[in-house]
Amino acid sequence: MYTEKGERTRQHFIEVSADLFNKKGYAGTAVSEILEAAGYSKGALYRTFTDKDELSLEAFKYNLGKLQRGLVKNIQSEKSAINKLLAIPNFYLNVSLERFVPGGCPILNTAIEVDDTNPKMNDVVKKAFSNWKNLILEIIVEGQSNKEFNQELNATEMAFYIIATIEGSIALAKSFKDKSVLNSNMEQLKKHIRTNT
Amino acid sequence: MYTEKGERTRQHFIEVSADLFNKKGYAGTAVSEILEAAGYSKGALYRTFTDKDELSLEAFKYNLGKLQRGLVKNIQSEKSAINKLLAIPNFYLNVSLERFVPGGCPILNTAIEVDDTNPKMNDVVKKAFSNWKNLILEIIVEGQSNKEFNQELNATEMAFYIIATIEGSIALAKSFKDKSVLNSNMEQLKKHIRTNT
DNA sequence: TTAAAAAAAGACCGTACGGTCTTTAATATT
DNA sequence: AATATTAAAGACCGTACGGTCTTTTTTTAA
Repeated sequence: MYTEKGERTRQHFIEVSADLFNKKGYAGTAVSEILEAAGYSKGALYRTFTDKDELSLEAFKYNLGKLQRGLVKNIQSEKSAINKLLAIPNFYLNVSLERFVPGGCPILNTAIEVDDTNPKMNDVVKKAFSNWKNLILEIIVEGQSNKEFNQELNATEMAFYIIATIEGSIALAKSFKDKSVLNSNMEQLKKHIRTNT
Repeated sequence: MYTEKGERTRQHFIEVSADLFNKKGYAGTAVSEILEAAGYSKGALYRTFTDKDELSLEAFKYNLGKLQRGLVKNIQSEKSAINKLLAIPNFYLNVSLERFVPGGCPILNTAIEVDDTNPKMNDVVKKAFSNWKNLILEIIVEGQSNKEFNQELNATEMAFYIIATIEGSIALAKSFKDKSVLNSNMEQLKKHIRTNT
């Protein structure tokens, strides 16, 4: 099919379009823009991608992977369950969001765009949210068997609450272009986590 | 310029497009779709709207107004500051979101679409968020002069936290098409409000 | 009832879109 | 070095987009 060179070009398209898609949306990003940003012509793009949808999906996966690796790395550097849990808001507190995914959280961005129009893409988004929820779930369950956490705590509910608050905070901070909103919300979320685990 | 009939048609376009825009996005909604849904032709639309952007703005304002009126009504039926504050998550807990704004929260939906591409529309979104923040702010300040609330509480930070958590929760619930996520998050938010005011 | 004004229709226009296909250039393979 | 294969270019295509403009219909005023 194709060799290393072709693979590199394909990857380049994914990385370049991932940035554009996350900033401007899938419908809002024209193929011509991607070509220009990537420095290639149509022949190069459509040789390895069947259509814009395939590229959209790969770009989403790329953004998601980058985010997940950053988050997991932050969690794994902690030992206690409570510190692992707090590592999640801390990730958004410390690390520049722009470095990881310029344009905001790709899961939320994609969710908003596709939830009423694109069932296939929405399934991918749901899976991304679910994986994140499970990541948090495992930490909480670990903390409960440790006797570190309250046994009565509903782990799933807490997981979704953490995710929702983070997502909303990123969106708000992006709209105001003011990171301090994100910071103070993450501090409050940490307080909520501490007093409810 | 134009009479009651023209005004009614104009309003009809706003209401019909408000629904479509909030579900499919501004870029994702074609003028032809709006015409079909409204049951009019181009002549009717472009007689009173200069372009799609003007309609987008009016549609956003329409959705926003509907939401605000519902929320304010819910708040005003309470007397104490704490109950007024809790009336906000309660609004999303009790009332069917679909009845007010099908397609999710128009502020968040618009924020996500425009934050990196449309400065003018983002300003409108920022104003909407700010107004909401101020609404919450006034309740908290009232509660603080009442001695109902803790004097040390940072009202602005609490306001943004409430907004962010609500927005994230709506988005999550929409993606999963499961209202229970929204419900349990609103309950947790109420707990957070109670223990931090 | 007729003249004026307002409302709506829809043919039309230029453009930009996603996608195809043939041609050319670069790179492996022998 | 010759040949086969892969990569990339870009002309081309049909379509759908937002928007304009003239014409027709409906409503209002005299």
